[in-house]
Amino acid sequence: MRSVNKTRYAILGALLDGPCSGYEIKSLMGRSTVYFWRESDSTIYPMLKVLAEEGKAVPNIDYVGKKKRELFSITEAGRAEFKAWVESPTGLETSRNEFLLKLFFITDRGEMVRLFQERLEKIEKSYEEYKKIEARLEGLPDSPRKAIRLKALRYGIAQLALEIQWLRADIL
Amino acid sequence: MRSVNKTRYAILGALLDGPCSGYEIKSLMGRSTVYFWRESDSTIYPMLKVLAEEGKAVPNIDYVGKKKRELFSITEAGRAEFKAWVESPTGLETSRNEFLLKLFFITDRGEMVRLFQERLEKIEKSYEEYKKIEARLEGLPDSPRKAIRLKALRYGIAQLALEIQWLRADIL
DNA sequence: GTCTTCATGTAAGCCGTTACATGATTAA
DNA sequence: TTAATCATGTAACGGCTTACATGAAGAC
Repeated sequence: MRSVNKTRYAILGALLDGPCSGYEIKSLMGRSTVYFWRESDSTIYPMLKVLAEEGKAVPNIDYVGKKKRELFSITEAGRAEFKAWVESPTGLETSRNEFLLKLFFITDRGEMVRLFQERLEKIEKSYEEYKKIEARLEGLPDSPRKAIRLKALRYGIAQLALEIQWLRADIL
Repeated sequence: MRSVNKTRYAILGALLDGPCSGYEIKSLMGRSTVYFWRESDSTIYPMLKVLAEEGKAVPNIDYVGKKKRELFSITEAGRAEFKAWVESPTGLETSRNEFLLKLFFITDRGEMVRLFQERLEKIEKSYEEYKKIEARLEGLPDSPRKAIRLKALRYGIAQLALEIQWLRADIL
């Protein structure tokens, strides 16, 4: 079976909290879901139109001062589709990890160390970034959603810490 | 910049150890790289032809009994390209994790538990699979390559163990 | 004899990225 | 006044998956 475009679910999810413009969804994703769900900017506006055509969202022109923008609200049909997706079987991510692919074919130890160093730098940056997000999130008022997101975030942090340890073991 | 097709590197890597037929590469990947590098079967044969046209590999007709097959050997140009790829900057994987996307938008605790249970079953299966591969790998004669692969594998196992622990914490 | 494995492909079509485009508003 | 941000898109195109095809050889 052909795999379905899942951009729609990311957008419907974003609309769950209230009406959003394409631009807001874009920047929201850039700040949050980007760490586990990357969307190209250009997919958002067309998908909002599609969702509107399907009756999953309704557009409304809104003004902020003189700035015009189009706010989309999720409909009951939209909520239903989102719920159906959440409850449907979740595919394991199709892993394509270039780092591991390189590692798999390497025999030279020097090359491995170089690869690890490069990776370590990137992973450590990610780790710092995650810790900042954690601090920000901790400052928000408590809610079930906050608890879930914090838990997910800390899992990500633990994974990164594990990898850092793993990488360092061979470099040092 | 447009992203490059990396199937070629997976294939060149497979050829490093010696001549292979498309079928052998296919089954090798199905047994090994599939865990971090998924290739659709249908990409392999055309890419071998392309590599041959580019002078990165040379085909040779080979017979096993009466069975005909086409064995490809890597050329110096092929090795050079592979080496250049290994030494080039490695992109971080483009993460698209449907599980985390769902989690991010969930507010209902019951839904979360259901999602975790589903995930746990899959991750535990992967874990068992990885442990089997580890046992097989441990049985092979020692070599630098074995050491590297075993290390990578155990990292994967540690990651899975971490996730299992993380998932269980909320289900139980 | 039939099933599995070996062996090698082609074609259709969605998906997603990159590059390209445009224009208003506001803050410095 | 100039840069940044807000705001919304289109077009091209390669990448990748899925489905579809074919056939021989050996195992049981």
